[in-house]
Amino acid sequence: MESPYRREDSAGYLTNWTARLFQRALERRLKGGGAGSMPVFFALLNEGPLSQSALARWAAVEQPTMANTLNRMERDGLISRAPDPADGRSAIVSLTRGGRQLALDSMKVAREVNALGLSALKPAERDVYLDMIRRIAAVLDADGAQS
Amino acid sequence: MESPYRREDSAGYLTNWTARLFQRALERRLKGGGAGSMPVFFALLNEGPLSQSALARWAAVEQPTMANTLNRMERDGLISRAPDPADGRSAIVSLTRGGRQLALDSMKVAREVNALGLSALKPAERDVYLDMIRRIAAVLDADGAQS
DNA sequence: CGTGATTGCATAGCACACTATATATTTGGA
DNA sequence: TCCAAATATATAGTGTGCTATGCAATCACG
Repeated sequence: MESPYRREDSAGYLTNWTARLFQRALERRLKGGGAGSMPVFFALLNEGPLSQSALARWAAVEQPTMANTLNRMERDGLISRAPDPADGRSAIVSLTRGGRQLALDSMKVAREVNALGLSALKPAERDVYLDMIRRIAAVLDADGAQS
Repeated sequence: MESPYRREDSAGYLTNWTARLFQRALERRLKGGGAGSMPVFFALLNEGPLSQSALARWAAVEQPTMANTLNRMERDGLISRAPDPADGRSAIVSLTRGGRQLALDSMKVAREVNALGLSALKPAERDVYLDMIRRIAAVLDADGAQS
């Protein structure tokens, strides 16, 4: 019935706002690198050296976004790129020694920030939240995929 | 214990990813303006003309972010700025005729996208999701405020 | 009444995300 | 074998968000 639309009732607005609050809370606590480096840290710690396209898929960002992020991380001495001997188009991305240390520190910080956010929920609710948001993401992702 | 940290278990990552999916779904459907214009549309439709600082508070973004958004919207003919006769520092922002029409259209689109995202949840779950994410936002907002 | 603090806005510079496009290498099939 | 399609990366341009900083107008109070 055409109620005045309130942003506090909009799932999209609330999700965006909360994502920005998560990012700000993270960046206040990070010593170096920004929030965009985190998926790269996770991927390289878990999987070892990867190509740029694999990292983009892992982080669910577009390829130019990942190229840009890796440029910043290379500039800051966190990662290095080596040509792939098996494929002349591809480069293999590795953490430097300093990058690896920062990655380990950043994982701790990320866990703290996630715990802080989820402290708003009762323990039993936390998995419910994660499950719900995963399902929402799946629906929106499918909407974008069938283009 | 040190389980390999998985991004799919990170509340911050999932919230950020879902926010990006909401934004992309919105922008695929919008005729003009971007997602950043939406809170301005909401505020001006609901409250009438407002100052830039009031709009920034309404949208929960910083003042330079709102200045930038309003510059784009002014460039695109969606809003106009008039000097506030009661305060020489302030400008009053209004929707143009075309901006008002686009705002009304955009609200419809926003409702559709919110409904699409929430279609992943059972009807009874939807308010639970909104309630949870509001509580998470409140905790993270308080963390940033006591700086 | 005047001056220091506050408030409103602008600008500069950066991070992170997107689309569109170009280039180079590899792969697959006629 | 050779050429078209697919793949990996780079570049250009834009939107949305942040912090830091500066300036002008207003306010508050001694």
